[in-house]
Amino acid sequence: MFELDTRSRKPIYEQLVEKLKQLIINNVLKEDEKLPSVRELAQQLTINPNTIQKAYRELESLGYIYSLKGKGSFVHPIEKSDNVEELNKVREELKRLFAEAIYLGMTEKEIESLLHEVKGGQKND
Amino acid sequence: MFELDTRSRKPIYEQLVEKLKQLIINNVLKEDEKLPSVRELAQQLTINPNTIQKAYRELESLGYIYSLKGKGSFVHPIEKSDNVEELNKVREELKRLFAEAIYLGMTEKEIESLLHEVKGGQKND
Amino acid sequence: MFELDTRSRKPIYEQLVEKLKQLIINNVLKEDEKLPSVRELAQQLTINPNTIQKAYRELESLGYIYSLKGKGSFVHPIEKSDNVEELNKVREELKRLFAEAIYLGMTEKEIESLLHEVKGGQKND
Amino acid sequence: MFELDTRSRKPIYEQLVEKLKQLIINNVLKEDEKLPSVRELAQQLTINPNTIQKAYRELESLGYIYSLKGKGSFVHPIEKSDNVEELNKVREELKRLFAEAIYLGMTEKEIESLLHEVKGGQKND
DNA sequence: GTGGTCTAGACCACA
DNA sequence: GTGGTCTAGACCACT
Repeated sequence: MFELDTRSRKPIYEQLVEKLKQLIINNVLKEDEKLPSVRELAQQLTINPNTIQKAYRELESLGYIYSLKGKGSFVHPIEKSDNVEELNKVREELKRLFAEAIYLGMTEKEIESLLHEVKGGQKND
Repeated sequence: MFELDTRSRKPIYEQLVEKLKQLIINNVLKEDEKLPSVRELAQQLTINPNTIQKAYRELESLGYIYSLKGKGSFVHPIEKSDNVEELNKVREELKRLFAEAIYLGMTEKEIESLLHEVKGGQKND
Repeated sequence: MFELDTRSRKPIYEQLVEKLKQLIINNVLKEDEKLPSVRELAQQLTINPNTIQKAYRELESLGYIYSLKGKGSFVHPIEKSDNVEELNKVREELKRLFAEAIYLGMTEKEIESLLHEVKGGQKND
Repeated sequence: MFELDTRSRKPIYEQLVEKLKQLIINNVLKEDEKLPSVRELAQQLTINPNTIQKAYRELESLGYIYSLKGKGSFVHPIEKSDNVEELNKVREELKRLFAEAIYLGMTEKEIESLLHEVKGGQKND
């Protein structure tokens, strides 16, 4: 399910956060769907449960999931999160990337077509 | 010349790389222009020369500058670099960010207007 | 009657306590009015009766309701309760919150207008 | 320096977060002042360093402190944080508390005088 | 010496 | 069974 690079300088839990974010964003994990339990995922990835916890915690504070004692962790429906801070981060990063892309020779058209491509592929059901 | 945030959790050398990249991208540092020497910049920013060195090395491997032994570091003319690797990285990152932005509620229009804004501000010689 | 957020990390019984407190505070549940029976409410909210029980016990110890064996639970008339303990708690919490609000940049005016807003909305019979 | 209740249902790290928040809000710990190191505080409180870490992490993500590898943790200057999420939380809690205070018999005047008292005592140097 | 990550293993609260 | 907390102890990266 995941490919984690235990040798990377990037902490495992951050890699996990990224991967899970992608799954949520791309609607592979749907609203209110249950994520694998901490222990389950830990065993599956042969990683310490605490590390999974840390990732889940981070995802919760970022507004991507919610966790219930005794029940599990679930994908947070977007409408309710309305995450201003995350949005600002994304805006800044977009500006930085646009400048870089243009510098490297990409045209506005190319960038826009990339956007449409992504937009089309996004599963919105 | 620079504003380095010694408070940021980001390593200083990474901040330097980013700042210098920005200067090159925005054409403040022009093609083949000489960058400040390591020692000079180190003194100016009251930072360890090793840190500057590390940043320059990083920029070189990214294709933004080239170094000549005993002469210094210079801005890499973009036509000559034609950095396919970097371009692919940027494309992938753009796709990732677009998906995230859309997920967080940004519309295509918003994203495009952000692009035009950046494009407009870019200094193209 | 209630909207309980089963997704919230807050225990359900605590949510119940809060909601019932609100109803009492806003005079929706009047002095000496009978609260729904534990079983009744449990069925209505499809929640374990023990959870309701726990909430009622909490409300009783906070001085908001009183229970009569075999008869049910009732709203405690406020004049009779004269809950000094609760008042002191609230005063302390207000002081803490005021300091925090000011620290985060709220002005006295903002805070006061928030107070008037709440005061206006309060149903005082 | 701190009084921690290891028996409380409230996690130690949360108690720590609260205490440190208070110290920062009340300007006992000033802008950019260094907090005790993780290990130092751990030893002082006879608590595991990981628990302190967790508290510091939380404080960082709340915008109250910033941490630098190899240097330490420091109080985040307020102007830069501009913490929207925290502010919204505080506003909601204020509304809740105001309603409760009024119900328990406090007058607007009392509440306002409490506010002025706090405002006056806040150290703004 | 500092913060940060990770593991192993125990225990608690909630359902 | 679930998430959550805590400890003990090891190791890493950055100053």
